Amino acid sequence: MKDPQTVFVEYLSAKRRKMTAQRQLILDVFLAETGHPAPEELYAKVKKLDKSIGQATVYRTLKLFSESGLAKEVHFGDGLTRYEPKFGHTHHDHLICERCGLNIEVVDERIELLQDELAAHHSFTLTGHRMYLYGICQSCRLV
Amino acid sequence: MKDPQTVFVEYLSAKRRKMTAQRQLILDVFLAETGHPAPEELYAKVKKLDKSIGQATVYRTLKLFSESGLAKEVHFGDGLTRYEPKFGHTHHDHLICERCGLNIEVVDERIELLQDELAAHHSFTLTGHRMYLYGICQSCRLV
DNA sequence: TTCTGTGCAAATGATTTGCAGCCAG
DNA sequence: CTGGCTGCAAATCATTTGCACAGAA
Repeated sequence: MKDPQTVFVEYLSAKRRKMTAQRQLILDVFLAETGHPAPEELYAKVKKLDKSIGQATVYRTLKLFSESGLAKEVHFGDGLTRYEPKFGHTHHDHLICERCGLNIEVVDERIELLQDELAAHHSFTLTGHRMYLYGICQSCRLV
Repeated sequence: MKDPQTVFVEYLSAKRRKMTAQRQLILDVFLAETGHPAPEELYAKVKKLDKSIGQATVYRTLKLFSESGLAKEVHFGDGLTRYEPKFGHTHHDHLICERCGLNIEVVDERIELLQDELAAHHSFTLTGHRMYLYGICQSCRLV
């Protein structure tokens, strides 16, 4: 599998868009992320490395990541659009604690299979899915 | 099971909030909905019946529906908060066509069971979940 | 009477866009 | 060179809030 750097550069050149220092910087910061960062968070981190960067550039670049397949937009329920790194990460769903915000990435192959089956039953060709399980985690329950 | 009218009135009185003509009107319109209306859509319909109503009232009232358990907030991916009527409708998930927006309500008991199991495995007490399956519906595929 | 509710308009917060200059290809 | 990119600020869009008045309990 190609590394994200290559994927992005190839995506850009295929679309006759350009690689720039800003995009490179945002990409580096994004690839170092472990969670599901929102544009503001990334903007804050990127700004520490390059004071002159504008937040519109961060928004625009994240959208490029999404188009190029490096990231996926997710919505956890606060009003923010978060970007989930897709590279290296295999598909997963989310188990979210409603009290403390703890977010565990989960996958259950049996569920995945049933989802395909369910879609097929309605004559849909599945392109993707999102599943969010909400609850209270163990430590919050004990408080 | 109590009818939604009663549920709402009881919720209000329990919280020492008041039933008003505006809330009643918005409730009537909302109960007549079949889909997953966004505030703007409801505002438009309500406005036809009462020109003087303000959109802030619609937003505030929808939030009350959500608190009282009559509705559930859902996010389909456009930037809108939609309200899904909960009364009469049993729980369901969504199968959404990415081309035409067709939205089929689906439920698969086996998936529901596996979700509980998955949560339990991570020591979570589930309070709810949302599952969105995205794909292309049959008619769009044939075009 | 006493709060809560309402319409209106202004405020907010996230995201987008217009524009003049900058820079990668 | 030249069209895509950038920072900035202004513009949008959905949603929220402040306020003075209206109306339910």
